[in-house]
Amino acid sequence: MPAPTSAPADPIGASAMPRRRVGRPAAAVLDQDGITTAALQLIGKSGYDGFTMAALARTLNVAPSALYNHVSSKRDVLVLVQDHLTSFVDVTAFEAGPWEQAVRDWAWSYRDVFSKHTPLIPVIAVLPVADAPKTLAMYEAVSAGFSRAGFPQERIIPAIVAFESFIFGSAYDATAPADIFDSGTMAEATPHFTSAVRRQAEDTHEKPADAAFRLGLEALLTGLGALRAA
Amino acid sequence: MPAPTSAPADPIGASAMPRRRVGRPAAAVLDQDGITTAALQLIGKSGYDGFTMAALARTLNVAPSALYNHVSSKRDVLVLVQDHLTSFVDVTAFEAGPWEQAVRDWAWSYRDVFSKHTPLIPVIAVLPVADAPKTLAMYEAVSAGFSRAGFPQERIIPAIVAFESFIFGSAYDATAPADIFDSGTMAEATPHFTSAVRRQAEDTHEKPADAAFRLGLEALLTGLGALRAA
DNA sequence: CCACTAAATGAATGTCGTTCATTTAGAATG
DNA sequence: CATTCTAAATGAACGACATTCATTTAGTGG
Repeated sequence: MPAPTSAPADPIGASAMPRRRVGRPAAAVLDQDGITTAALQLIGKSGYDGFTMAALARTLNVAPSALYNHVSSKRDVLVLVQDHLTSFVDVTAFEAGPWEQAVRDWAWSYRDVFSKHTPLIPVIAVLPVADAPKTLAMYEAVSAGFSRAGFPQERIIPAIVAFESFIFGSAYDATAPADIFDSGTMAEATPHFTSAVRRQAEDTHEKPADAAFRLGLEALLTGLGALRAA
Repeated sequence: MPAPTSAPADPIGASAMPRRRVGRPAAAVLDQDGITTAALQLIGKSGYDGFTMAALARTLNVAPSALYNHVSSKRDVLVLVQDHLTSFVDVTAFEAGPWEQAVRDWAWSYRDVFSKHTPLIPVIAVLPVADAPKTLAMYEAVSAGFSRAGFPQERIIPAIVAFESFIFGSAYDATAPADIFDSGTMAEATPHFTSAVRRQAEDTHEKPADAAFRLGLEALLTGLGALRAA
């Protein structure tokens, strides 16, 4: 996993907010950044099944209940992790260069980041952007890119949402077992499907999930790109 | 919620398999169909939070442990529910009529069914089709339609997967809170995004999630439809 | 009528997230 | 320097849960 891009990350300065009041007890063992980092590490090591408030506390050498002085629920921790992960999504190409390539870079990196974290998708997908500053920053960069590319203002958000929906669904698909389309004993009852599955397996040399993502992404690029002003 | 379409449902006869051995004790209180129906009812009444093995057993007047004679886990119940719900997805238009309209009917009904059951999406998205006969039947109908429409065989599965990924992601989006894009105190730090959100709110008369779904779906129809043979 | 067996029972287990009264230890105040 | 304030950590406890298992129940074939 790449390090967070130092310059482009957090362009709206969201993380520089006054969290500590003035400074009564300076020896704080815990804070949200530390919790986020430890959570990400734990998830990387143990997966989302092993990700437990107790396990998280253990890696921080702290009692589980201590976490609740800094986050209000486990879901809160997941939101922090999600927002942090979003800073790994590549939006640099929206600042300059052609719109198509910027969307490609963004979409592929977005899918790749969250295909390793699909349990977060139900969280992200319905999370108000105001609760996730880095995610908001991503939207600003993408919106600016769409605007610069000549999209009518009222179509920018729907177009981004369409891309994003496709990306989230594709992130799941990328984690599906390779034999997901094996029809087993039903094969002769589903001739069209079974034959299509076989023909695809013979044809493609890239991972099936990647082929589907590429196909859908290029279709969206063509279809939505047509909304731009000439 | 509509009743299962009697004729088009279960076209491969998946549900008519010999489940009962020969017939020792005929007074079985429980079976998979009964569990599925009760689960769907319970979910409709109490949502997925209230959906508990204990609660499910209570509606069936049975001890929780009795369920484990018929399903091996809670996830198993969710798989049964998911497969049952799939029979509500409309694939009738794939049998005749233009491909575009068939995909529209299919995609909108697919999204509508699962936007009321988003907790199932992580289950469906990675579930081998052999474990879900009705879902397999849906794929057969859709594959046949794509084939009839002139798609090259090796592109049928990737195209369906692309549509489906978009549909799953959009199902989440359809359940997002209306003010999800409210940037709050960050508004002036995200001018492009904030302005785009405002312009969209002024413009559209349909639900934002519906506008995004329509836009993306039509783009995919155009882009993927171009793969068909002339 | 007996033996077999699928199915239901109810108690028990272990894992969680979360709460809360209490303690701890720096920092500010006078 | 002593007192006071308070954020933060503690540890015990709770209430849900899914799941297991030894035991019981009750039809059915032989």
